[in-house]
Amino acid sequence: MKKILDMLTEEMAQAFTAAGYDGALGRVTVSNRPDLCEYQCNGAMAGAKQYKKAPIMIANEVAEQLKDSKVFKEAEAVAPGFLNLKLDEEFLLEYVKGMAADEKFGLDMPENPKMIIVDYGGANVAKPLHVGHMRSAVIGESIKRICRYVGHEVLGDVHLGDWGLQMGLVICGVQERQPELVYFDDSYEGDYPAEAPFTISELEEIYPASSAKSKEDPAYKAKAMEATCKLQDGVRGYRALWKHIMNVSLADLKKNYSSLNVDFDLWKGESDVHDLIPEMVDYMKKEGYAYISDGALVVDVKEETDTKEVPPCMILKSDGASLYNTTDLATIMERMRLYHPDEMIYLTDKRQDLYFDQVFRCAKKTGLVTPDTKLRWLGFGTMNGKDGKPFKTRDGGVMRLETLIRDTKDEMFRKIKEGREMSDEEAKQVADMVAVSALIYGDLSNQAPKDYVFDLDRFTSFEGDTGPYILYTIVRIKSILGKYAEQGGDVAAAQLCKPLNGSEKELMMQLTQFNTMMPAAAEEIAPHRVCAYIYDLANAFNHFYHETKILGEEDAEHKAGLIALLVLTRDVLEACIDVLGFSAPERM
RNA sequence: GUGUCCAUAGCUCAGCUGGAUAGAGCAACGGCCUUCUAAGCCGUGGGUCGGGGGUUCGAAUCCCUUUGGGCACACCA
Repeated sequence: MKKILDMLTEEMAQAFTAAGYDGALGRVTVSNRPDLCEYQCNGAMAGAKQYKKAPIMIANEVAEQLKDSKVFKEAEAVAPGFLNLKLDEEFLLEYVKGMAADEKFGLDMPENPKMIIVDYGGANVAKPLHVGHMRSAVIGESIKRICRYVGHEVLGDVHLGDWGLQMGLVICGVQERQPELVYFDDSYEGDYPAEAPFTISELEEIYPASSAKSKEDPAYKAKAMEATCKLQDGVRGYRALWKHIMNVSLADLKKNYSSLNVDFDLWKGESDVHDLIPEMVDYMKKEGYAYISDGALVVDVKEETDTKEVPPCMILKSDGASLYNTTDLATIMERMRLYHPDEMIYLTDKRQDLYFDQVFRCAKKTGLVTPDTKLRWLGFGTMNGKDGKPFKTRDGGVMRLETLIRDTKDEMFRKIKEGREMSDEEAKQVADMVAVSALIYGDLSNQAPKDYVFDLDRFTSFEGDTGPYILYTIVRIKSILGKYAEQGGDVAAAQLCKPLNGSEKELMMQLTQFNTMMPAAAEEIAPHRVCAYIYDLANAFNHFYHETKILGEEDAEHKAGLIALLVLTRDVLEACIDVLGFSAPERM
């Protein structure tokens, strides 16, 4: 289906042409003065200079052409040259009917769907997730879903940090505690135990302790580096132990991510490209891209148009070891081979701006990707506490993601029991859903690149521009539809009809923005546009709800029309919260 | 120092790529539940869009400048 604004613009362009002006002036936008009109066109003012004519005169001539329009009920020229427009209800009804009949509410699928990989930026194995991980998880999940919704093929890759020094540190930490384990016996030749020698909680203690020790004790650090090398060189016992670390850690990661409805198609990590690195390095050397500078192997990525100093992209450290750049570039190479993506989207915190600039330039320059492969980086801001500084626990420590989620769910459960008659079991279930919506919406409704203030009280307050408000609106709709069915109405058979009052028309017009908003959100990789849209839509609905008796409507045909409008509103809202990554309960 | 991002109501944030009187939500105040979920709706007060120039018929939005802040500037990730 065509976007409604495009249809309005076409109608307007014809009027401009008919009046003897350039049709390109006829761009129609949603009104920013809803008290005056529904849509507007400012083309007369833009064209005033070109035609050396007062804008109001042009506007008048154009308005004259629209007198018999089947699209605009009203087209009024207003000083200094605005064209104020009101939509014909019959036209609007036909448009909304088209939406309702379409699985994706009038959203056209792309002619050439893209293959996109979303890289969530790599949580480290063996370290608990903290609040900072919520952003990449939640934003990435939403981007993945949005891109899928608009018709692209998308793979989400968790891209774990599972291969660096931290693994050596964990291995040494385990050895400190249990030196007798067979993994450390070089002469051992049998099978290794299937059971991990530690639990997740032990693992989470081991890393920080080991990391702290390595900072004080150079000999210990050297040992950890050696362990890292042995692991990477494939020493059996170390690999076996590494597998245990991965399994235990991954189970925990999955649990935490899934409580935020986040899932990955690919559970890849740095370790997966270890074997590709020599090949990539050889290639870069052979083709003359890489050279030695201060002992390190680097690729120049400066460009003539640069206004800043862009340091070369480092491929190998001076000791020959690989680093973040190495695995990221090798990962790009691997992805091109396995999935042939048209686009890769990276999510990390925004401090890595320059780093990704270097890596992307290097990948392009060395031909790891084709020239038309789009590499995008979305840097997100920090989640701060009420004091404006990075979010901490009361005693100043790092807040674990698990704790944050649990606290939010507990608080929500308390509030639900306080204000509703509900069994503990149902209240628990509802609280979990509402809490997740509060967290996700609270994060996504802010523009990703900006820092934002996380305020548990505000996010769980159920008031204003929040996830719970959106859910509440949906639940309200469901409740009415349920009652209609109880009274013998056939919800599925209800047919839309012409809007009778202002808020009903307003709601319909808000619905028509769906197929404009969603592709824009995908193109701009901006989940907050979806949030802004559903907030407007929920407002339009609630306003309509208070003005309109739905079940009390006496005209059966119009009543069915209202029901059909409710169904469409519910479906659009649910499609939107689904791409944001949460869902609504039946009642709350 | 170089580069980059940001600054909008007391607080938290929008502002759809240059349009009319800059919008929401909290917080404050005042209304609305014998009627479809009051986690809602309606209303009131609150602003030199950090400052100063410029471009334009028209600027929160574009350009320059200035102030204040965040961040980054090869062997961490």
